[in-house]
Amino acid sequence: MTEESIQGGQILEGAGKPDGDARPASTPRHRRGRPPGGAESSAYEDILSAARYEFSRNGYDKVTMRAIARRAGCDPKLIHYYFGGKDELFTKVARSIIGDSHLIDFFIDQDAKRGMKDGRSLGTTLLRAFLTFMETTELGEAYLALIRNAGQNEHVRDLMVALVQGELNGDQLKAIRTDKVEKRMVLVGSQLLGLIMVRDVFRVEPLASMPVATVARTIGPTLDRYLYEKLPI
Amino acid sequence: MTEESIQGGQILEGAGKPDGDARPASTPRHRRGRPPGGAESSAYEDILSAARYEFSRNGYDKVTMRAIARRAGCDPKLIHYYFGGKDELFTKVARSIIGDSHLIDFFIDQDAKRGMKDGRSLGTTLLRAFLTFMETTELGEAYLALIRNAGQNEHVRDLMVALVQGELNGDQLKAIRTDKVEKRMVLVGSQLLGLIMVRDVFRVEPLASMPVATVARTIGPTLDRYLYEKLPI
DNA sequence: GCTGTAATTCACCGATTGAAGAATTATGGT
DNA sequence: ACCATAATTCTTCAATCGGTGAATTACAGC
Repeated sequence: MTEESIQGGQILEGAGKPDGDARPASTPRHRRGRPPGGAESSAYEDILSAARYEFSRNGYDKVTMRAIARRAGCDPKLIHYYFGGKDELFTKVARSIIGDSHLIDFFIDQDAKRGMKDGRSLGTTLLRAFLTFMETTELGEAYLALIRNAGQNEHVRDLMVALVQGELNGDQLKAIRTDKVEKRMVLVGSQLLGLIMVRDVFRVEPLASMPVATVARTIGPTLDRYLYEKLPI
Repeated sequence: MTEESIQGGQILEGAGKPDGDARPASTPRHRRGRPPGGAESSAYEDILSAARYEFSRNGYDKVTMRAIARRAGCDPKLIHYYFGGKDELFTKVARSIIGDSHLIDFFIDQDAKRGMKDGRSLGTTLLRAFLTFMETTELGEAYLALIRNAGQNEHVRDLMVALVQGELNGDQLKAIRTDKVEKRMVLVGSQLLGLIMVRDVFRVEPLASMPVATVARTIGPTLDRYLYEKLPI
């Protein structure tokens, strides 16, 4: 149940790393020892992107090492060879997802331009960008996966907390022009997270089918208040 | 890893059903056939509450039938005997959790009193009640578990959607004194869910340690707006 | 007292999983 | 040429899982 069966062949191409094919697929790939071909033909990257793909779509528990290996087109043992156990692999993948993010930079950028914008408020602009990012980019999908996992997997939970607290508490926070930044950011995070859960994880109507712009205009003022208005905290 | 090992004996009493001990524990419980004692000594209830306890704390996937049986103090086969497979058991448990809820009634009750309240707004009052409910009652804990699971388990997700949409869309909705009730309720739900996630699932500071009253006063106005102010939807 | 049925445990099964050992093949440095 | 080592697969293990068939015991109706 819930299985979906990935089934040997044809595993929707174009999911993993952007470059078309890492291996010509002409080599039978079924020979014992080290494969011929230049140095940088290692399966390391294949495994990493296969793992990212699998974890992103199926969470932590449901993903098997064998499935990752199948997608990477290699033997399961290779995963243990390069990374350690499943935990270590997952941690590596999750960190890479978080590490790739430029969402915060984007936010700060928008914040700097505050005031000299058109009709839209910062909250609205932020929401628009956030939703677009989450729903259209590959990285956004990966984030969605992290969120899906966070409830059950402690590794993910810690990473999420680190993302919201740690990664956000650096010099970046000082750049945001408001007071009590940590508290305000957590409030913003709570609304963003809730929105994403209801809209993209649970897919509750009518929010799920609502255009991004409408959602942004509706919820934007909430973020504005969390960010810049006087709060009783 | 992440195992916790429930380990044979002493499994923190007082978790399942409220009545102290369903079985004297004097009977060795290790005999083959039907146990002696009056008719209503069946393990049915034991299993149900054990399952609720396990599912609430460990989600769906991580919980094994064997663990439930261990906690219920019976053989795993009995679970299959009374309920069918794991799915059926879980569905039964989840439905019972949702069925027990009176949160919506409470909300409507508060809504009816709107206007003739003291200083606090409805949003603030609602939040105060919601947080208290979630963080202090046994049922609230069960809900938290459902939320934790919702990201990964389709059964739970469907139940959550049913809860937010189905259970909420009945006659109850008509009792709420505002327009576009469905849309407004989903917005409220998004903020409530996000708050619960950040505060009680991820436990992100400073929200996690913030007193309920402070949180309510801070986020309450958001709910007020979602409920009663004019929205661009 | 006999008997059908409800309640319970025991002993397994097949599948799957993460992991480790050993074998095999190519590469690169000397 | 030679050899350490990197890269890869094959085989296998021990554990665990959900689930099933059959045995065992008590109760309830006759």
